[in-house]
Amino acid sequence: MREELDKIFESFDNNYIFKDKSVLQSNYMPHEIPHRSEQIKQIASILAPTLRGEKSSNIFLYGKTGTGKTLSIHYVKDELLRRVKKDNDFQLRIEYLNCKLKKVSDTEYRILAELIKKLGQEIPNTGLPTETVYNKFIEILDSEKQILILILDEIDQAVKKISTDFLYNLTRLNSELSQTQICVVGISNDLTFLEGIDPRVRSSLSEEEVVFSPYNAIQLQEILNQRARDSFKENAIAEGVIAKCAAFAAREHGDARRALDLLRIAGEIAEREGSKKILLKHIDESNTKIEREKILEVIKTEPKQFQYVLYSIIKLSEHKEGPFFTGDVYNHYQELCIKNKSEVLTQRRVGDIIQEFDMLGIINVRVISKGRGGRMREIKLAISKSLIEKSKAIIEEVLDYK
DNA sequence: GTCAATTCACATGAAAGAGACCACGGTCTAGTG
DNA sequence: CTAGACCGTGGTCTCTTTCATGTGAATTGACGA
Repeated sequence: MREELDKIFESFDNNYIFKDKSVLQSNYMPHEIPHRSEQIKQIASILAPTLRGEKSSNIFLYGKTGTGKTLSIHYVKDELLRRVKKDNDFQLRIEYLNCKLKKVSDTEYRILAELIKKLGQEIPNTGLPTETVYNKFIEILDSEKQILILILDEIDQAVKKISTDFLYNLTRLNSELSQTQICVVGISNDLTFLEGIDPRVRSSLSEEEVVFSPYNAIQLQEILNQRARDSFKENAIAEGVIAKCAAFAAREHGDARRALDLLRIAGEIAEREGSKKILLKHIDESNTKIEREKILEVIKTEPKQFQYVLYSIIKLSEHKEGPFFTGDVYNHYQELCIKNKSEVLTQRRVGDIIQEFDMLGIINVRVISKGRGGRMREIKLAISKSLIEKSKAIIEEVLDYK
């Protein structure tokens, strides 16, 4: 045992690959952000008045995941904070909040609670009327003269779950504050997000808009090269590896984060193998590994009822050729629950669960109509055979089911 | 043969209930002077 | 007399159920040629 461990640690010790892995991690802040100078300039010029203590326009940032929105706004934020003068009679605060994080999740209450926490006060997770929390928030803000730039990342996620009232309140906040001024920076992945929103809110929230277009493969390559220089040792990357990474990510609507993950995981795989270089095959492995881990993690942490449903889907796909439908799944699910003496959810609920699996990318779902035969979802598993086996094993283990 | 009505098997929405968690404020108890 | 223990009330959260309404096309059936 010890010898094996020796081997492991030894190989880790003299690794040929990494110089500084953190450069590839998603929270790393590079000194330069390639291909985003336009957007950064735009944002900076909009927010510049805050340095003089004036309110700036609200901004809305659009762009798909991994197009550098978050990075850019953080960059501007740091630069602003660096330049703010100490002897001003106001304070400039910039708070960033990702609305999609689990703990923030999807209620107005939680978002406010999180904001209050950022401002340095505690609020219980539950138990208070929302209005109290609101008042407290306002009170804290107004306690001193300050300019607050509120960056709300993935705001579309939040609004989808909460009503748009939240945004409305947000835009109206300024009128309730006497000393403090707020400006909101909304970030959204969904390009059509503002369409379904009350025009009044829309116009006040998106006084300015900045669009982040996806990176193309060449730009991705440059980004990867830049990061790779700092994170890997010399000659640690084989020919064509970067290009392949970029190509993979470009296929996924130019997601730079994904490209970086790909490269990092590939590096880790190569390191573990004791390879001196990252080779093309490591990228492939990395790609499947990322998919795999993501899905398996989801499956593992899903609640019981979800697992029953997924298990039914897997079983059905084994026994049956071709697609199957909501009703099939529900019947199988019912039997499964009865067999396991578990309570049975209604069809309504199971339908929602199926839809959630679709959102997670584990299954593919299409609503079809069979004329008089009714209208239902056509369900297909969207993961590879080996992954299905693995998932099945996990569920059987969790459910203690043979 | 044609066209509108019907019908199936769910989808999709809205509202509300159950059970868990929690803060707040009032009341009770025990320890202190 | 006061600090801390202990309750009751009222609030939020998540997961579900209930009730209601919507939906796309195969099928039916009336109608006219």
